Amino acid sequence: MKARTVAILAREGGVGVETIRFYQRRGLMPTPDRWSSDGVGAGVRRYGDEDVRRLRFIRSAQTAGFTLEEIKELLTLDASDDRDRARALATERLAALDRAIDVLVEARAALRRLAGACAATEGGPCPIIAAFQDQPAQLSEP
Amino acid sequence: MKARTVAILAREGGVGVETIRFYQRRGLMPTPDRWSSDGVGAGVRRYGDEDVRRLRFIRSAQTAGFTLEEIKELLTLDASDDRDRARALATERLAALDRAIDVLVEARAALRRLAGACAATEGGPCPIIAAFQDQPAQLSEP
DNA sequence: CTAGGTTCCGTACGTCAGTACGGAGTCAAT
DNA sequence: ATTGACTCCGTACTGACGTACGGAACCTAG
Repeated sequence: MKARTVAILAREGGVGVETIRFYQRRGLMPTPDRWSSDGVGAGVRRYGDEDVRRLRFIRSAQTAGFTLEEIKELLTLDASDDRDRARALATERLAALDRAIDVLVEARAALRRLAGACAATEGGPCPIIAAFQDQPAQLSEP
Repeated sequence: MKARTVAILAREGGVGVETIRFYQRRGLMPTPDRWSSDGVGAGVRRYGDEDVRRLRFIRSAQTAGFTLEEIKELLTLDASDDRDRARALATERLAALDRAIDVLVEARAALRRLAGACAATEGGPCPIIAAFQDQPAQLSEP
């Protein structure tokens, strides 16, 4: 059980020190007590393996598109055991991911067509605006 | 050539009036002159088909992940004809879209596994944190 | 001509996820 | 013991993209 300082925790989690403090303010990370090995002075806050795991979880959940608020809820859910709620959040997020992927794939196809057209034609203006005009697609959530 | 008011333009573009004004302040939409059909008074600003097209373009380009700054550049590029630059922007964005799609697809797979595990096991805590811990994936851009 | 709906415009506020700053306290090495 | 780095904490700022407010001007229907 290594006793990390905040900078070490940050490095292991691949984030900045300020980000950790930000997560603490938001209630996503605990703020541990200060202590020093020799018992002299107030010491600084020390972090253990559990904090590293928690931080990694936050980062992973973020790439799945959960907001910090949702991640906070997932973490408290993990402490209790409301599996139904956890599953509901996951399912909801899966649907959002599906939608977001669809939108991006479609956008990529449109942009490929556009870039192709721009490369193919030689005279006249590059058909950017013209090529891009009639799909009122909506990106609701990333 | 219909002469729309800002509210009509907004409705046709699927955005709010305030959004149009915001785009004008940002230089993405022009601010046309005011006029009234009967020539009495100062009138209000009127918008034509070109404005609708421009607005649609902005929305489409946004779903492809261009920032408003980039879209502004694309629009001025369309006015001039710097095809190389336009193509460079499109290519760059295509690469970013590829990366973003990969990240989301991977996140979806991870989340599916997680939801499956949560559904499958019955006793103990829902394996949310445990399941999610060792992929330091980075989502750089949506 | 008047009531009430729009438009115009500047400025302020909101969200999400951080990032930066600055001064005081604390720690580790020389 | 002093230097230099790190920590702590509150507060302020960033950026991307809007949304809201409020008063004055304007337009339209009755």
